[in-house]
Amino acid sequence: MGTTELDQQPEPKYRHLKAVLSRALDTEFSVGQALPNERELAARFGVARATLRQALDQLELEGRLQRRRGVGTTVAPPRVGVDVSPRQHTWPGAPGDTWVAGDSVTTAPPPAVARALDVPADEPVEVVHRTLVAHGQPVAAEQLYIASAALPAGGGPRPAPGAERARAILARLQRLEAGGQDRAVELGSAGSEDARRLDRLPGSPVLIVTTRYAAAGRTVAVGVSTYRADTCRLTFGNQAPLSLSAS
Amino acid sequence: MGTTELDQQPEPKYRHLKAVLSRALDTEFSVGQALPNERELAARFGVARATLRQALDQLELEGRLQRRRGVGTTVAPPRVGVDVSPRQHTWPGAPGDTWVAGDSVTTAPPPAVARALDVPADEPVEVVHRTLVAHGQPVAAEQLYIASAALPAGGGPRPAPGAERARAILARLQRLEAGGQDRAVELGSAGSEDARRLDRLPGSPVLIVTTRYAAAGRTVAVGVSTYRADTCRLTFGNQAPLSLSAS
DNA sequence: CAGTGGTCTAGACCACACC
DNA sequence: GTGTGGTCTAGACCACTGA
Repeated sequence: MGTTELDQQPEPKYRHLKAVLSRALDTEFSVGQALPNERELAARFGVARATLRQALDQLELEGRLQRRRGVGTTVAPPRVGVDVSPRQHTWPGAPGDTWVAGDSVTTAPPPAVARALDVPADEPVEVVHRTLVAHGQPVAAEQLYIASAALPAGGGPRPAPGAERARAILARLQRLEAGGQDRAVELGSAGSEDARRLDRLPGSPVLIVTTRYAAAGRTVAVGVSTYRADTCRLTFGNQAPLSLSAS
Repeated sequence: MGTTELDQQPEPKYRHLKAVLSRALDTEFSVGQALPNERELAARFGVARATLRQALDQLELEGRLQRRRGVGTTVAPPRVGVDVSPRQHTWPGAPGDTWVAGDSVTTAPPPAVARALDVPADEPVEVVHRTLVAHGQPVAAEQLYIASAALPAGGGPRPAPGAERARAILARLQRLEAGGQDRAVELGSAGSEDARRLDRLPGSPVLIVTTRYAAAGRTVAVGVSTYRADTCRLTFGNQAPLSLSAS
């Protein structure tokens, strides 16, 4: 086995192309370096541009390439390890949390979130938008849904919707006794809103992390975090393990 | 906000198409039901087949559709929740582990794995192949790399490579005192070998879980598990949280 | 065999970044 | 402006499944 590759049926062109490009990226290019443009590459390999793009699409999915409309294609740096460990006894916004609160509104959550929070489907809840930045690039966008009823009363007057109010809500959350979390990770594609915040096109592949926060045996908050799948590796545990790619 | 969508620039056709199809899937189709074929759908919406396929590609990425060559396109069931929680004090193959050992060989690991195991790049290590099945479908394929030196000596004679030997190696592993794990999750595309084992085409999106197993302060094993991204939701924690999609 | 999704072509125009 | 990647078309043929 290994790369013995003695296929009976011929390998599709784009797959062969991908293998060739992949090897070239390892040996002849360095991180950040620009590739020739797609028309040039397609001509060089004697294939239609659509076929070349099929190969590039997969390399981008694997985090090997970075493409930007109007700019070009460059060799991507290794993925950033982002810690997603459960810290069982802290709330979002606790000291050490590196997310940046961006905005806050109260609105009716998506049905699945309403179910998890055990509130009626049309009941408005607190929503806090946050962003995570690593190496100067946005890597994740999050919506935190918090059942209004579970939130301890605020101290002063209620700020108007906005970043200040977002921080106020997180501050109130800290006063609750944390009761555990659980998480799930799945693949999705960025909606237009998340795409904008992540500086990607809509439909880009993202890793969606769903976190349930409990207190007093009840789910009081749900976080839906959307990570750029091309640039992120989600880590669980003390250290950052090795980075690997498929093939 | 929400679906207010008052874009200045017109939405691409495939994106509008995706939204229309997505709504239709929710309201007019049930799980397992077959969609009209691609030529028919393209004609019905008045677009080229390639454009329709762009929309179907994303819906498949989000786990809403299942396409099989020669058969057709059907509405996919909700994703299966697969537990990937760190059980800090057990080895792979411990009682309760539902993976099925398939084969075992000794060979030189990929460079990244060799580094993690702290063995020379060309040093052969034990490799155990395993498969995880849920609801009758294979959902993950795994390679477990185990440093030969760290493994306690076996009892009887060494079996020839194969499933029996795989089980024997895992049994020897249980005698070590477990020293912790850490994990990472990232997006990849299935290599031809994994694709075959997962009953998918090469290049299909997969979630790659990398696990480092430690004992006595040293990394003794590395697991690389490849989960079907279309059918799996990876869960961390006691319960299975809600399932969500992007947008 | 007929019907399905997968691959591929050779064009075209559009949206965007940068000069 | 020019040059890039993103979208789109209207075909064609291939690989596969199942009757």
